Amino acid sequence: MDHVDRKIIAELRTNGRASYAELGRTVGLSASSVHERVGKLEAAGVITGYHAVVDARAVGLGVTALVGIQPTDTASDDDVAVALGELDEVESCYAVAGDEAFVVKVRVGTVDDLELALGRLRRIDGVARTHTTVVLSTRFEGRPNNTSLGRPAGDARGGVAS
Amino acid sequence: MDHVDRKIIAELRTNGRASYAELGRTVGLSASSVHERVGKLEAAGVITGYHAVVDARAVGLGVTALVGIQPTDTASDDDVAVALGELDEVESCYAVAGDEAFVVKVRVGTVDDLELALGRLRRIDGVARTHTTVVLSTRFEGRPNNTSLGRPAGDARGGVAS
DNA sequence: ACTGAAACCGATCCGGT
DNA sequence: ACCGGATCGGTTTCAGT
Repeated sequence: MDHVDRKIIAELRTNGRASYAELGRTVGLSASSVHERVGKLEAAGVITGYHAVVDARAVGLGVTALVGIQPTDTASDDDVAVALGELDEVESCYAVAGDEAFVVKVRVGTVDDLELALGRLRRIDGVARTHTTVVLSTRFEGRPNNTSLGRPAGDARGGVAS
Repeated sequence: MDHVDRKIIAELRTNGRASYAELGRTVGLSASSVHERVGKLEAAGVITGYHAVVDARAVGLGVTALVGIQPTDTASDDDVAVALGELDEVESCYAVAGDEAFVVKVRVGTVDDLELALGRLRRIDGVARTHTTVVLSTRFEGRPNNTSLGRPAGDARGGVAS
């Protein structure tokens, strides 16, 4: 993971469909070299996938809520997490510090759907209480943080070697 | 926005680098037709972009926190949102209902960086108080919700026509 | 680890239906 | 709206450095 890899990653984070030729031009390498590097980054689990970003309202998902989940005393966190993952409405799931075990992001079409989704959440074994915060507007979301790009080569903390 | 468009969108959400030829095979159309449809979806703002997803730890961003932001009485929400957007550490920003004005997702390298980031948040004009929830583990994130794909053609709520 | 050539395949344009 | 052909450019492989 050197400076060039980071530049490639930064580019692919903002334009996930950039061609290898294009990437090669921005980093000053041949397309084949970039192809090789990207393959290694994918294999190493640094790049985990590519996704199209879709306007949620345009696909009928105009209502977003953040839901804190208080567990029962007897619950296994892992079981609860798995159950949360089985609900299609739950887009993201974070285990958190504090008196709630999880915070999940729920996305649905209408407030009626939200009511249904919350009902399903509460019916999960191990869920004692939920605390819902309705999102009024998404100002921005999933923005790439490029802080790490300025750092010297070996300074990535936390694992996943190349 | 018909059934085929939704199928294309679903495919691109899970594989943002799928070729038009590939997409054509999965929906039963020629590559040129798919090319045309995707172009229209992009132009209509249904597809807003393509992003590589990166393992946060691998790029030196192993610490995530959710921060609720209480505004001062005199603050303009829009000004605060803009200021939040100027901080690189703030990955997402939601205006929410409740006694907090915003919930933001912050991603940094270390707890030291988190302390610095929270300091910067509090120094924003219009921010009275912050309430931080540290993420212990991300169970899953940004999962595509496919509820809308089962719906009949004209049933997408909330706007953005084709 | 990178390059450049070469074969292959997909993207993109366009005329026709 | 879709197709199919033609062309152009990118992807992918590989031998060479």
